[in-house]
Formats: sequence, C-alpha cells, structure tokens
Amino acid sequence: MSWTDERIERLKNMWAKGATASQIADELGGVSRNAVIGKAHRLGLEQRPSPVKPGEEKEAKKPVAAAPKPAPKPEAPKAAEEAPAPIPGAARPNPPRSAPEMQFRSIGPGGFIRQGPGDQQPPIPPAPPRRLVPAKPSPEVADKTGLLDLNDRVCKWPIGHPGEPDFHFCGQNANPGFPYCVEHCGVAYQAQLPRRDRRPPPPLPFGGPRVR
DNA sequence: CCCTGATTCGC
DNA sequence: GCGAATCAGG
Repeated sequence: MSWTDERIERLKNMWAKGATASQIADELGGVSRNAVIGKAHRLGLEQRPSPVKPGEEKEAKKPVAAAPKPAPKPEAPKAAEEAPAPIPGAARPNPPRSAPEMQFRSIGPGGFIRQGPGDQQPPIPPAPPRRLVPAKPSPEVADKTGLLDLNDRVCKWPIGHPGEPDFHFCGQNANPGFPYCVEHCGVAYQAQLPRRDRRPPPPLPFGGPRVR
C-alpha cells in the first residue's frame, strides 16, 4: 500500500482525533502501526502524549552483547522551555508537563466530542459503526426508509437486521456531512476514551477483526 | 504479557 | 520516503 492523498488525509484526521497508531493502521489497512507512526512523524504531526516521552531524559543504553545498531550520538539535553506564544492558527505546542492543561470540550450524546471554536476540523470522520447495536427503535418514522429511499440527506442508520421483514433505515434528516442523523452520529462516533474507561469489552459476536 | 509512541537506519 | 526493528514506559 502506498500513502495516497486520501490515506494521508485519513491518517491526519484520526491522529488529530486521538486515535492510536494501531487503530489507524487497522482502519487504513495495508500498513503497520510503525508505518503509521513513521508517516505521522514525517508529516510533522507528532507531539502527542507518548507513554515514554514525558519521563526522564533517556540516554543510558544497555550494552547488549550482540548489538547490531551502533550507539546513537550523544544528544545535548535541551532545557529550553519556550514560553507559550499564543499564535492563532499555529500548531499547538506541547503543553507544559508540570502544568496539566485540561481541554474543555462539550460532549454530546454518546460521548461525541463537539468541536470547540478553536478546533477546526472540517473533514468528516469516516468510520462506520464498529459494533452492532441492538437497533433501538428510532423516533417515529412511520414510513420505513428502504434501501432505495436512501440519499445524502437521510440517516442511513439501520433499524433491525438485513433480511428481517421490517428491516429499514432511520431515514431522519442526516447530520450534514454525516451519513446519520444527529442522534445516530452520537452512537456511531464515540470519543476515544482511555482504555481503562472504555465502555464494554468487545461485544463482537463473530470472531472479530483480530489480525495480529 | 499486553499496549503505547519514539527513534533508528537499511532500503 | 518508507517501515521493520528496536527501545522505553504504562
């Protein structure tokens, strides 16, 4: 696989949204986690909480008997802590490690993170719903929206299961730019939570996309 | 063990 | 430019 503009764009979006490199790699397919990280760095869009970085200056390398790689050149420890220069539109610098900076965002239904005024992220997240939900009966949609009734303006959230007699689609007004209405967007697009806080374990009834 | 991102370096 | 290998922390 090669890094087409389309794939790079998806990488940027997901990376900006906080998706892990693994998730991005799975999503894009054809690339490894390392490939994603490498590409992200090359694109210059790193600067995200690394589990390793915030620690101490790493320098001491353990001498392994069979060390195929030469010792890296000693790097001068940079103690330059730049004062935060609030330049609108400029890339957000690393938040000071000692001063935890909370991000205040409103969270919509389903943990959907709304964009703040400063956040400009027009590109729409693709990502179809990952899990099958019990298909709650949507609000009154008297007329069942069938497959042929789908267009860009109606919510394509499935109600019921394909093959069932009353299988249809939500059919409400779609959230502009999204394939679903506002309500189902809240279900389809989940905020990326810390693993610990992540809701259910994988509820996949069939195997699952375990690749590794 | 699992996961994470960072970095290196041969290609 | 790419990404496997490696490192290092959780």
